Amino acid sequence: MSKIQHRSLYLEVADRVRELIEQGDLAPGERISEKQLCERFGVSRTPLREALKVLASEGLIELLPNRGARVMRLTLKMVKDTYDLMGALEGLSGELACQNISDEGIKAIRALHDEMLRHYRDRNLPDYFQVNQKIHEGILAASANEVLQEMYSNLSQRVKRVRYSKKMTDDYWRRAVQDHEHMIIALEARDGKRLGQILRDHLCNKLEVASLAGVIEDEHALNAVNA
Amino acid sequence: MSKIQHRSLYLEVADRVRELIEQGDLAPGERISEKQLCERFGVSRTPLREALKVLASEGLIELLPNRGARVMRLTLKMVKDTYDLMGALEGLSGELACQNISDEGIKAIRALHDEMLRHYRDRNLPDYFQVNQKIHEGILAASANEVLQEMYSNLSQRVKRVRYSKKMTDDYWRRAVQDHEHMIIALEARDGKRLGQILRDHLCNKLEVASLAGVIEDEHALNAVNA
DNA sequence: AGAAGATATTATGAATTCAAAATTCAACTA
DNA sequence: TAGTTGAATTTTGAATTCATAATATCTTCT
Repeated sequence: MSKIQHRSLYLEVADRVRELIEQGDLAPGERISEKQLCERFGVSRTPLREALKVLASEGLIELLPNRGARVMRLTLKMVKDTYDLMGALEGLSGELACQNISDEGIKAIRALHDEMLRHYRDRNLPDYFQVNQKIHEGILAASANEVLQEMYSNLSQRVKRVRYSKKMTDDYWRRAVQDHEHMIIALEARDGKRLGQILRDHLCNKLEVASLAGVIEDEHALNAVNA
Repeated sequence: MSKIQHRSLYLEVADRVRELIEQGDLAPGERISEKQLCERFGVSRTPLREALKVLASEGLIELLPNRGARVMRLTLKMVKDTYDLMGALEGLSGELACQNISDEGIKAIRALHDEMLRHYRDRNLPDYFQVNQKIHEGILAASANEVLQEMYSNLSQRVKRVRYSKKMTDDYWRRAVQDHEHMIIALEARDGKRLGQILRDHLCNKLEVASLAGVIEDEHALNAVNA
């Protein structure tokens, strides 16, 4: 026996639409045709529309009354604002993690840190990024604050689709690794205030924003399409 | 002519249900009858159910598959976690406000601060609280980060219904006012780091949590009802 | 030919209907 | 009498239908 509990259809649909947006199959600003998606998923309009309402409240799409839904357009300011917020949340996660993490948990993060350093020395950017992300996720999980995690996921989801252009300069990379050195020291000392401070200031976010300045349509392009 | 744009029905319904929850007309853990609410609002089940989905994604209610909706029960841990988060967001709002606020904006906050001090000297708790809240809202608005404001509103909404029991001791009150003195100094100096730090540590939140320990059902009571 | 208006078509908003799951309650058994 | 089974009722989940607003198309007139 496999699935006892069958998830609601609208949740399933919401997940699928999220994927489509993340993958770029639904382009920013693109109009979402209810009928088309219904046929694609093989469901009626009712659960689809429920899913769209949820996605709208998550900030992934926008619902224009009587004029359908469209994938939320990301402006540079929106992304900046979101990253500022994510920085603040990471800062909090660091403070809380120091209070709640077990010694084993610290060791696990340390292991990830060392692995990340190896990838840095090998100039293996993809693996570096992956392990880097695992470290941040690990600290977030160690915070033991589910509301925080939920909110961080939501923010992360919103900007996920612009997270590709990683033109990491050598200087930036060096400084990011340096930040991480300080982070692990603070974590092992369980110095929450300090870890929080480092995470808030961690240039990773600012770096990404900087590198995004080119790829995101600015307000002018936005208005042109909306008109 | 009055209303050009007629808001969607589900948004209207969601607002009404939010009110009911906030006012306590729908008790925590209470089962929400679709039919009952439909009759109450004079709408069909479709927009009501859409509204419920949105409220669930906001964390105000929970949807149990095939078993309807119930008002989210607040555990002490949830409220603590939420307040920690709100503290972090306020901290960020302080940092950003120092960067973005106009001189007039600072003057306006200063005026509120002075008014708050008067209420403190008069031991006028209700007005003190109201002006206090205006100050925090003012800083939040000055942050010029809409994502932040949206997220803060959502968190605030979640815990709004337990924000009544204000047993402010004289000592706590004195220290809260002291915090505010430091806040206004940091703001007028546009010292973002410092204002952020103060807001994060501001004991107002911790105080409220402490005073709530009694009024919220703990996990045991919760389990008893859920069983 | 091009613009303005009228009509047709399509898409959205909301109510209703149908199906399936959960709950209630009465009858039956031990 | 307590517990269990099973039909009847209620409630939820999802599809369909109906109404209305938006869009596209087609005239018609200048």
